[in-house]
Amino acid sequence: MKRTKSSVIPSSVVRRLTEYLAYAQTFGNENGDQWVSSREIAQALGLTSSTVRQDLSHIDFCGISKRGYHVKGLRAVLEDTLGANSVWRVAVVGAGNLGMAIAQNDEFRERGFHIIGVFDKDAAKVGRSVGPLKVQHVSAMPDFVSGEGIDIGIVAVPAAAAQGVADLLIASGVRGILNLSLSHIITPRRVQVVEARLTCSLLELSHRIKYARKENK
Amino acid sequence: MKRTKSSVIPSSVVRRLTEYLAYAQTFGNENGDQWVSSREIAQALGLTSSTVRQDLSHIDFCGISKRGYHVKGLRAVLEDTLGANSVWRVAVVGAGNLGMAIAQNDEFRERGFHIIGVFDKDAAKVGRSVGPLKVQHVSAMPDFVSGEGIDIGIVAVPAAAAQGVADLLIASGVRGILNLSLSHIITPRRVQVVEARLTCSLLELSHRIKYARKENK
DNA sequence: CCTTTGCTGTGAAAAGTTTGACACCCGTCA
DNA sequence: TGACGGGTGTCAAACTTTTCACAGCAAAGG
Ligand SMILES: NC(=O)c1ccc[n+]([C@@H]2O[C@H](COP(=O)([O-])OP(=O)(O)OC[C@H]3O[C@@H](n4cnc5c(N)ncnc54)[C@H](O)[C@@H]3O)[C@@H](O)[C@H]2O)c1
Ligand SMILES: NC(=O)c1ccc[n+]([C@@H]2O[C@H](COP(=O)([O-])OP(=O)(O)OC[C@H]3O[C@@H](n4cnc5c(N)ncnc54)[C@H](O)[C@@H]3O)[C@@H](O)[C@H]2O)c1
Repeated sequence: MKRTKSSVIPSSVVRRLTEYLAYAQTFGNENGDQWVSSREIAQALGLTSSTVRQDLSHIDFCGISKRGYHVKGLRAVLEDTLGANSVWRVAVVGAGNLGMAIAQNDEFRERGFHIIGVFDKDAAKVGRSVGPLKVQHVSAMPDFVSGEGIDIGIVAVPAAAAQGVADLLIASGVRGILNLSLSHIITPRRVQVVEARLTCSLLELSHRIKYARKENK
Repeated sequence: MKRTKSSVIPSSVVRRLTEYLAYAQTFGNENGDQWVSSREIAQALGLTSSTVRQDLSHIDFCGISKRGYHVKGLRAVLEDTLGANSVWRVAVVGAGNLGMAIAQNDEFRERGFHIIGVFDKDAAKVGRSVGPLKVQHVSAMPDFVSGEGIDIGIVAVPAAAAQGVADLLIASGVRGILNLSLSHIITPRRVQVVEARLTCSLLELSHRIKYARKENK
């Protein structure tokens, strides 16, 4: 009921909020008012209901007794908290397999991440179509990024080139970077980075499999 | 010096171990003995040296004073701990943009994840080549998975189909699943899951950007 | 109207994670 | 050879995150 904890949300909580939002979005847009309890959310996402309630206590939204949370309202508040209701202008650097897959996926646009530039250094790739866009040469990237007011750069080049590309993006005024390459990149404090490494996720999985085997003897 | 803490490694540590391994692998294979200190690792990955030493105390490997850790040895032990020195047999379900990008990437094979089957339900995609493989119809997947002894399934289908595909994989004997779709999937305890959601990473980033702006006034 | 019931928000305890501090170790250099 | 300096492994303190327990609210049903 107090609902003004605000200030700063711990990052472990933010990570789960993104999942709550993904979950809330699965309900679709029909108008019928739908309600969901912390227990249901917890079950769907493999958490405890207590964690869910505690997490939601960080955002400015009340559930109501006996019913739970109003899905549409919850979704709206989460979108606001996470910045998913703004339009983010995004550029992808690296038009390889992964970069092209990302640029072609509609899911991002639906969630407010508008990819409006794709760049590569390989002349053979420059000029290829990606939906309504064309791959541009990476040398055009700095002007494009500052001219178009790009907010977020997605780095999808080989590890060895990642820091260089990131530095260019930063110098051109990007405010955040999603790094998909294997190498960690370093940024000034004002530029946020999130790293997403499929290879590391697979290694985590292989460790868990190996260990689980022992557990079950 | 004691070095037999073993038993169970906390998952927060495991996640970082995967990054240490990625880092150690960047040194390449030349024979010249190379050494790295906890401070260097920390700096490269944005951690504190204390965390690095604490983490490495979980694996069966000693650094030595004044030099640090022997890169080759460290790498070997990490590969062993994480199961990156075994060969994992992997199938990808969903031959869309993302599935094909993954199947075509060599990085996984280099790290022991051998993709030996790619499946889709769309007849138009069945038969396409992916390196030395051909996309097969998803109805062939269960027999293939059990027949070929697939360990890991990668789920790259739309969210709505994810749980169904996962159930099939589980019933066919897979031991772990990497889920790339937006929806959380549920598995019996013996089957490990790791979820990797690009959309959620982007949302995390957008939250951080939004919040950082406030921080710097 | 009152009672029951199911679910919320919250404060505090428990568990887990990160950081700091320091003894000790091993090459290096005088 | 001995003292130094830059590194390690480890213990404990500080901090963060998760879980527990429960008061209190809102709907439903007598
Ligand atoms: N494909 C995947 O499934 C996958 C999975 C996990 C991680 N990754 C990572 O994503 C990155 C890209 O993977 P990919 O499969 O798309 O590789 P890719 O080789 O298909 O594509 C890399 C692209 O980057 C371009 N490039 C290289 N240096 C560049 C530079 N300095 N500036 C601009 N462009 C440059 C290349 O021309 C190429 O087109 C890699 O770091 C890889 O580790 C890929
Ligand atoms: N492309 C990306 O960059 C990206 C990023 C993040 C997440 N994802 C997620 O990855 C998944 C796939 O993305 P995509 O871009 O490759 O989409 P896509 O539409 O290109 O591919 C999906 C493929 O799955 C196949 N499919 C659907 N149902 C199936 C079933 N029951 N069995 C077997 N195959 C089935 C479809 O025929 C299609 O080929 C989605 O869940 C998406 O959310 C993709």
